[in-house]
Amino acid sequence: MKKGHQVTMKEIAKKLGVSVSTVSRALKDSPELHEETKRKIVETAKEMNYQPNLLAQSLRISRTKTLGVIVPEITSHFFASCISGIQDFANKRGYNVMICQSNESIDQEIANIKTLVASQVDALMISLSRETNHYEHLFELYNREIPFVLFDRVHEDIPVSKVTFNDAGGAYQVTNHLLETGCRSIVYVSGPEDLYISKKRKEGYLKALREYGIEENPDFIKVTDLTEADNIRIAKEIAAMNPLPDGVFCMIDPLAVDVLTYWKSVGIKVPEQIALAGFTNNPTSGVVEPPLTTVSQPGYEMGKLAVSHLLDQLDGLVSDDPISIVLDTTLVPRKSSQRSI
Amino acid sequence: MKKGHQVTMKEIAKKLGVSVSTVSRALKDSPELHEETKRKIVETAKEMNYQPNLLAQSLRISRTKTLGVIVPEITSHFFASCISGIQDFANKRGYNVMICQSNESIDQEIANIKTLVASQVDALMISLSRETNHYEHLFELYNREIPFVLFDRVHEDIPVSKVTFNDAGGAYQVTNHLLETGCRSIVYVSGPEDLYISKKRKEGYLKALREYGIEENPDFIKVTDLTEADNIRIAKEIAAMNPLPDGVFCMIDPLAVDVLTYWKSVGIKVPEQIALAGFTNNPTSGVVEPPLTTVSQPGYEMGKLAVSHLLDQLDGLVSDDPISIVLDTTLVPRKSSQRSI
DNA sequence: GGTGACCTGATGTCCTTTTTTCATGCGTAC
DNA sequence: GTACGCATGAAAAAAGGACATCAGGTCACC
Repeated sequence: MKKGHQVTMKEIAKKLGVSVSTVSRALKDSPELHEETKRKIVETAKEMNYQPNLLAQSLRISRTKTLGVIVPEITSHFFASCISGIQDFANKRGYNVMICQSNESIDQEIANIKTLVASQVDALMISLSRETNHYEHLFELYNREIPFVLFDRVHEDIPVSKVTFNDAGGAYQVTNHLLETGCRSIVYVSGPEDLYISKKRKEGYLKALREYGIEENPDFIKVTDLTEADNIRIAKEIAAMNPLPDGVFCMIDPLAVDVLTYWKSVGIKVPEQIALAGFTNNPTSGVVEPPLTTVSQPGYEMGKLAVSHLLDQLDGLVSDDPISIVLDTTLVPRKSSQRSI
Repeated sequence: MKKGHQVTMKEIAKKLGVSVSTVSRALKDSPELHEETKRKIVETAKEMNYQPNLLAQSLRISRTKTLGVIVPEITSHFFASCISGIQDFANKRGYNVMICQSNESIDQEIANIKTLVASQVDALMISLSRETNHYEHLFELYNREIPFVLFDRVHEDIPVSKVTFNDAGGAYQVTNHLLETGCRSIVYVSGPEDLYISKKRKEGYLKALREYGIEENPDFIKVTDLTEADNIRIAKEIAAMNPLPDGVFCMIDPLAVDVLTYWKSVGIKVPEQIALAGFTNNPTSGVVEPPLTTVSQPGYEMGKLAVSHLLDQLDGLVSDDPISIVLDTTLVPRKSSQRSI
């Protein structure tokens, strides 16, 4: 399949018998050109459907006006929202966006970075994969002075700007909510422990317990790799606990939904026997039965803030010094935690 | 913020005191170069962390190895799946992907096309916005010989390859299923009537009715603009019908979920009073109460097929003649249509 | 000495944009 | 009337990076 030919300045110049530079000046509306010549050139350009070759332009000014975005997976509603926010606000400022997904693999993440850098993106926005437990590729990026920001799944030691949710705060909110509804033995189901959000949410969970004078119980902290099979394993494990805990806080909604679905299939009643809560407020969470108590994380907002800050830095509107933007979450209490005390 | 400097062939050449072409040949592992020189150059390149500038390369060969994708919205699980499939298989063949969303607006769609074309993407993959009811921008693309394919939301008159689901077939399956479970007065809730999928699914609905000897009843065809408010308006309208219909087929899952949610709030029982079915098999549909009967559309597969065919055309592996790829759907019967006859 | 093999350098191309240089014309001053 | 200077418009050149092609140079062997 051959690609349609693109009209270049050269052709316009040839057609009108002027030099390429004259054409350039005319299109740039330079004052040092005869009005008549200018008019004629602009007209011809339009006639020939001339579109400047952004590639050549970018090569010259060595800016592509393109951002690279790496997310663990696009099909996650949360990341899709982030991308949506990034898109909208990048476009508003004249930037395009190239999106890659790491599929939760660090190798893929590294490969993505390489590709995007080779494509000369002006900057990167990265949310780390689940697997990412070493950070050389990010430090290299930093050393090569390629601007980037981290969002949601960040690593704190890297001296770049980060946009995160107040994950500890959200987990505190939700644990506290469970405590207030009367729960006293609350299980925390964590994702992979290397994950930034796993750690932070655990912090919030423990803090809430401490404030209620409840001692940390290692048996009450479960870890899943977030695959459906492993989530169900945990659901079984909890169902087999004797006595049953009276509350379960799952690190993330899909995990909570898997657990809930399994429990329903074996007749465990939520919230009567166990109160359940998740995190993120996925669209699914509002429609399961019972609707899931969770914490809302506006992904669109996060994308918007992250990209806006990054572009501010690129355009020199704000200092290059790394900052940390922390977004607040909101508790969304629903039926899954509604216990009659 | 200044961008880190990229090592070029020039610098390698300068450092080693050879010419740029020698460096080029060494990196291309050309046989017409002294082994020792080659080794040294490759080594130095690696040392200096040389990365070829894809921009310059693209300018030269006038291929960017980048595809442009336009979807109505990224946050839709279905389109996210398509993108995921496109990504994975484009990457496999050495292509990058630039994604834009039209936000269901034709103006945005036109703007996206313009941006992507200016960025010199090698080809486009487009799923039309809800609003798109004229097609000049697509014909222009065609006339400019810029390769593109349409997927899911297509327009039949454009002579390019299209990848769709057997929408009529899926709607037939689901309507037929409702008929088999005993429904006789079945309402079809359609999206905007310009939409390709609205039309096709209506076709299937009518065909199934015809085969059961049931006459088409215009009162049984409702149209929503797919906003939540309008969906609820339809839900109310159906709830007010006297007698109630015994089955409702909603053109798309989120619509069905909106309807279901409203009905639950006013005490209409599904499936006892009305059997309900959707289309697409969103993740949400499996977890609502009752779980929603629907038709599964593998978006990942669609993305994969669409991008593979497009790249086959680009690479000259298959003819440029437009073809139509139609994917089959699978009925997913769930409780929402389970009536005791 | 001539021819071929082998290696390497220079040049041009892709396209746009910016800078420099050149040419023309007009006006003023000698 | 001629010469010089200045203003203006337009062409030429360069830069940006990769790479193909052509041309040149060196060595060895016949």
